[in-house]
Amino acid sequence: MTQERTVRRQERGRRRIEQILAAAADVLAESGYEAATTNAIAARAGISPGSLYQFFSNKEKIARALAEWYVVELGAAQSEAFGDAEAGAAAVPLDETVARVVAPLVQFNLANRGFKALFARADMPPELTDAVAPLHAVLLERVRALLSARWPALPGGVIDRAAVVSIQLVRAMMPLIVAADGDERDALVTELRTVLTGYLSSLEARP
Amino acid sequence: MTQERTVRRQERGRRRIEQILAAAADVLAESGYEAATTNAIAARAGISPGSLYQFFSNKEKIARALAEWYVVELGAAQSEAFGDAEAGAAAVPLDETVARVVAPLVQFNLANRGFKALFARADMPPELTDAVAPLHAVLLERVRALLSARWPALPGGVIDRAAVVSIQLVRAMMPLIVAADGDERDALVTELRTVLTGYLSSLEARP
Amino acid sequence: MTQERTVRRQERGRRRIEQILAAAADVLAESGYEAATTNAIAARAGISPGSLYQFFSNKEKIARALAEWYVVELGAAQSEAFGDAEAGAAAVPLDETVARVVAPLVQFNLANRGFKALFARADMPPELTDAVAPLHAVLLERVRALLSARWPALPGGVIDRAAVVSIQLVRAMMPLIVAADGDERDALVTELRTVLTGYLSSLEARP
Amino acid sequence: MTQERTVRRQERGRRRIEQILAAAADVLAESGYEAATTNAIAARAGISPGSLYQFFSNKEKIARALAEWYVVELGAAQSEAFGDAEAGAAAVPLDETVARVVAPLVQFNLANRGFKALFARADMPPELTDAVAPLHAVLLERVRALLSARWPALPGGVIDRAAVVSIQLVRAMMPLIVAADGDERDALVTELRTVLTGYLSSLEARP
DNA sequence: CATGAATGAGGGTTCATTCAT
DNA sequence: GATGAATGAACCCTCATTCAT
Repeated sequence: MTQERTVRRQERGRRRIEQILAAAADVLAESGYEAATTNAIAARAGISPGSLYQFFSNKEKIARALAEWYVVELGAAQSEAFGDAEAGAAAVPLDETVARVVAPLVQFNLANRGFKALFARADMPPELTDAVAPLHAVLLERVRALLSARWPALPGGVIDRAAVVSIQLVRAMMPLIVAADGDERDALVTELRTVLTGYLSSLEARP
Repeated sequence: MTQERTVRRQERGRRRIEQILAAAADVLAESGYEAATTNAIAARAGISPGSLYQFFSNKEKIARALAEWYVVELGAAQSEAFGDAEAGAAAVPLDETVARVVAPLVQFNLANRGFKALFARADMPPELTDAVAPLHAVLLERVRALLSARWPALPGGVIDRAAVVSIQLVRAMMPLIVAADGDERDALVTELRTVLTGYLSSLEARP
Repeated sequence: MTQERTVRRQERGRRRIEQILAAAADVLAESGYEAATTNAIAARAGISPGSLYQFFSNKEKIARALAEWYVVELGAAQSEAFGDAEAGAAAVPLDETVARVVAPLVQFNLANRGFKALFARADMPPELTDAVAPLHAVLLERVRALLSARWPALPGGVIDRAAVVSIQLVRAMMPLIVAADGDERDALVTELRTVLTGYLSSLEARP
Repeated sequence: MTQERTVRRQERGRRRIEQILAAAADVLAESGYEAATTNAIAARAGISPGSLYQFFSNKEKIARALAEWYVVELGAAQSEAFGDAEAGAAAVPLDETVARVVAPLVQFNLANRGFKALFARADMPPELTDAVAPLHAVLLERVRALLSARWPALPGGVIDRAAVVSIQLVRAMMPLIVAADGDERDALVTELRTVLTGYLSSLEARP
């Protein structure tokens, strides 16, 4: 009985957290990190400021939790793409691998408009940099794995740099893609694929 | 006499403005746009907040003026690069053109650390977007001219999109380049050239 | 059956209350009255904030109950000291009476570190003044009884004032004594005895 | 001209600071340190919250400044009392020395009702302890000097302890004295003198 | 009776901007 | 023009207290 209640409570707690994170994502999408107020997030979540702070001890923690939530969601969205890519490795042509990676990323960004407020920023306040560091680390590792599976002969330094650069390229293009729509959006996605394919194909010719 | 005084005044005014813009660039470089306070800018410029507001009616105007100042400075830094590029057009190989354009851009970013706070951001508060719109427009026009000089047969839409994408790519890579140093920086500059060359060379094959 | 349950409940209730008061004493000792949060007290007591409010309708009531609890405990600690003192009256030398009163007081303060947060304060918020008023009253009455037993000829006003002053002197010294340790503490206790003896002996010479 | 303005400005600044400190003293006297809000202090001073923070970077700094101001004022109020006491040393009877020291102290406390909120507290939040530490140090030193002038043969440890105890006794009695009025106040002042004289006279008999 | 999430007024503090000097 | 104190709305966060479960 107590257990049942505990479970229900945790259920509710989890829902609340998701509620808050969803609200935070909305507000971040609209205002960006520094302009997003905790009161606005609470209001959007339909709760009081005090309630928000029962779950997150400060604004940074919200960003951190949202970033972690994105890690999970993005992981789910990408699993098959990366799975195939790593497995198929050299068998699959580069442009197809790129397409398989890019497509879910675009879908993800379209579905999660708050994502870019955390991720697609070159210039962040230090606390936000901290908050997003795990997200960056995860993505970097994923890309690194993919690249070194395809070009096992390349030195680590080259792979690392290529991973960083690739992520940065995606980061740069995504706001454009999300902001556009219809054919223009498709066209920009194509450009992104072209950019990545062009860049990564250059890795083949490296010493 | 009155004229003379007016001139002296304007002279002094211009100096003040440059003083303020230099201070703003410093502070923006250190803190980013939203964390930069007008008081900090005034202090850095060695003047009082009140004086600052005698020249700029609000924070956005400072950013706007700085962006415009960057337009001019960047124009000077790039004139020969673009001039040559446009002139030489097809004669010069693509990678060389890219190199000629990228080099002064990198130099400029290294010399003007505040630039990225205005330019290299995907996610901006609306007022800042407004403030840097002219800067974007100028750069866009410059790149568009260069591209259509080289590929006069391409439809305007393609050129436009390619210009936007190119700028975005540079924007994405620049913070990485500026943050790195020594060999790593050089390597990243090379990557940027590779990215751009790879991407732009794809334009040749377009319908 | 119902009775039995009622008894058990009351039993449990009393335990809960003691639990809470002990927790409150701890927290008060560490943080002082205004910095002590009801949530902290509940947490220390191992219960939820809601439960705490089932026993005490607000923060002040906790302080009040704790003060009352201290009245009882202190009474027990002092019973023999005062009992003897009143009985023996003039027979016992003043400094010995003082010593007999001071010793258990010191013990009590050492054993109940939260006591001084309620008692040894000259400057209290009004609600706290109210809360500890009964404690003050009881102590005052006790001292008054002792003094008038020893100097029955003195007018009531003088006795009253002497009682107030004596209490205040103890109140002032106690934090010093509690904060010190080892020889220094003993020395300070001696000073307190000296102070009290010196002061009270002056009563003998009064009209 | 500029100088003149600077002087006027500094004049005004000093006045503002005094204004704020006076307001702070009022509010502290009424509410105590933790209940005193910076907004209330600002309002009482007739200025905006922002203005207050132009002079004091946080609440603690206000307390600190007020404590320092009290050091100065108290010093002025006591100078002749202590001057005489130290000079006359053994020549002046103890009770007269005590009277000369106590009188201005009482006057000071009556004239500065906020003083006790900073000084006459045994139980302080750490920040407040820090803020008043210099005040304590100064008073302690003053009393120590007086005592060792009168009893030069006493070991330092005894003097130190006697100084601490004396201050504590005054601290304890002062709220009583301030709260009383008329004859009762006078009577309490007499009691304080009796207490101090009694206590200090015990120093004569020490090894 | 227990729980702990929910509340919301209010606290300290900041900062873009204004204004008296 | 220059100064810098003045402003006040708004921010992040806290905590005594309440309430649904």
